[in-house]
Amino acid sequence: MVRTRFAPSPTGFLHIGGVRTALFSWAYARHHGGKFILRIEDTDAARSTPEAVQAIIDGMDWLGLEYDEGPFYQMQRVERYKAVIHEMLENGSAYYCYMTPEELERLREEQRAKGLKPRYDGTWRPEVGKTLPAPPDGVRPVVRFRNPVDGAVAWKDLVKGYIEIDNTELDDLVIARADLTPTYNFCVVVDDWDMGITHVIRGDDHVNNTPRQINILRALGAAVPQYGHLSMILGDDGQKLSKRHGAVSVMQYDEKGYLPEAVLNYLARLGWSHGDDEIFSMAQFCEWFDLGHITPSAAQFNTEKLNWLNSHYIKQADNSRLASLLAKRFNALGVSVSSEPSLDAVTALYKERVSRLDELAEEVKVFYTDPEFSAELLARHLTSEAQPALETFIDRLERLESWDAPSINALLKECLKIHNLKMPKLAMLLRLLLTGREHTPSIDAIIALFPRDTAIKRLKSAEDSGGLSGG
RNA sequence: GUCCCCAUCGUCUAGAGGCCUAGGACACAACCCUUUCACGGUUGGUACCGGGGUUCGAAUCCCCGUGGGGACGCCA
Repeated sequence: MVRTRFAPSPTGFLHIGGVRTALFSWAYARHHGGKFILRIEDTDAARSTPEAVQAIIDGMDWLGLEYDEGPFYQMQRVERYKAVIHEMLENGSAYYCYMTPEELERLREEQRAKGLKPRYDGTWRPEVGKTLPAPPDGVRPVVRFRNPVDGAVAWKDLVKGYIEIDNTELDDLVIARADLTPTYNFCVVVDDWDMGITHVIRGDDHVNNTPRQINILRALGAAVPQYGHLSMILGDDGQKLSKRHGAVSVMQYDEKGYLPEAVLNYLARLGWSHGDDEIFSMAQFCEWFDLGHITPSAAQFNTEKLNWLNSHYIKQADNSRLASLLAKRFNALGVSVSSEPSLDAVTALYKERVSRLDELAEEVKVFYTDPEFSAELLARHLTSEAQPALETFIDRLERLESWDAPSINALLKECLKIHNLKMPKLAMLLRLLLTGREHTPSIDAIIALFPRDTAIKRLKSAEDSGGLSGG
């Protein structure tokens, strides 16, 4: 049984890199009919917040990345960690270290100065035949893991292939702080063990932690899971994403008007491929996703492509779904939506033209609020030849028998013929008067959407502004 | 500094020694469609980091170099 997990630390929002890791982990479990577990790594009490926990859960929720177990909180498992540490102290795979942070810092300085990799020198590490210094007064010790000194740790990384790291590169890491709280690398190991994790799929930045974790796992006599390290996602500008540069909460994609399926599809394709397939459902993705075609190199985020995918999914989406999403936006904007035209109908006409919901809302808004446009713009389209055509059009529109696009279109052509005009001459003017914009879907469809009195009222607004009657 | 990882169009990628005069997608350009703008359709340009090997044959395998990234916490 495959068991994977997503283990974020709740120290900020859930960003796109985290989501991608979660997605791959989730998909791998789904592909193999296994379990996907959510674990909150909140042992850093100072930086973890309940808001961040909620943000993670909200993000997973929005995307539909359902977890089968959890969320588990590490802070609720400290008794277990302490028990394991106690055992390790007993059996000699861990020991107390009385070196103070200041001493440690000094040691690291010296090593760096010599061009060495900074690491703990094993002062307090017990060895056969070695006499340990006497524990100093007033220093509360940390607990260190007794890392093997010989040989190497190797694993076949699911995405990067064979990786081997010499044990001499590793030092005895702290597994419990002076205040007795366990540290990250240790909690991960105990959790992955206890939760029966078979495949650890996580970010690239953990490759260096892997040999340490494997060593602890072995000291514990626990099974070593398989590891797959995903390369990082770079920002649109090729720079590393960070809180102060480019990284945003996944929920901001919702606010911007991206559909979750678009974000998911985009992310799935970032660092993974299935031949030339670009557009696919999550069901399809889970069926395909086997960890086999993951790109080991970092991938740059490309908003343009996300936009393209989003526009695709908007076109695919049900009008009613889009309409209710739109209604929520209008609500937040304080725009009241009248019953005519229905949001469904307007959405149907406009969804082909936008790539985000915020754009859609912006376009559609004109049906529910009075259009605004400049006098210059009006002057440009309210030409002396268009003016009489407009009058004829309004006059006949008021008496038009059936209020639908084909009839309106016929009327439009009739007026053009009478006044010997080309379509754009009149259509552009109507567009502007009705929507305040020069670019809209075809004008007959637009007019048909409006209630007749609203359409007439807006078309007559040219008179009010003084253009038609000539004063 | 030390260790680890990575390297195909601007971007995401296909490519597991011959199918590659390197394919797809986004973006870009041109044309078509057209009632404006989009959508859609057609076409086009642009890439195997460099150098050595191995091989009849290398984008693919090996080595070196270069460039980029990551890690080196009583953070996660």
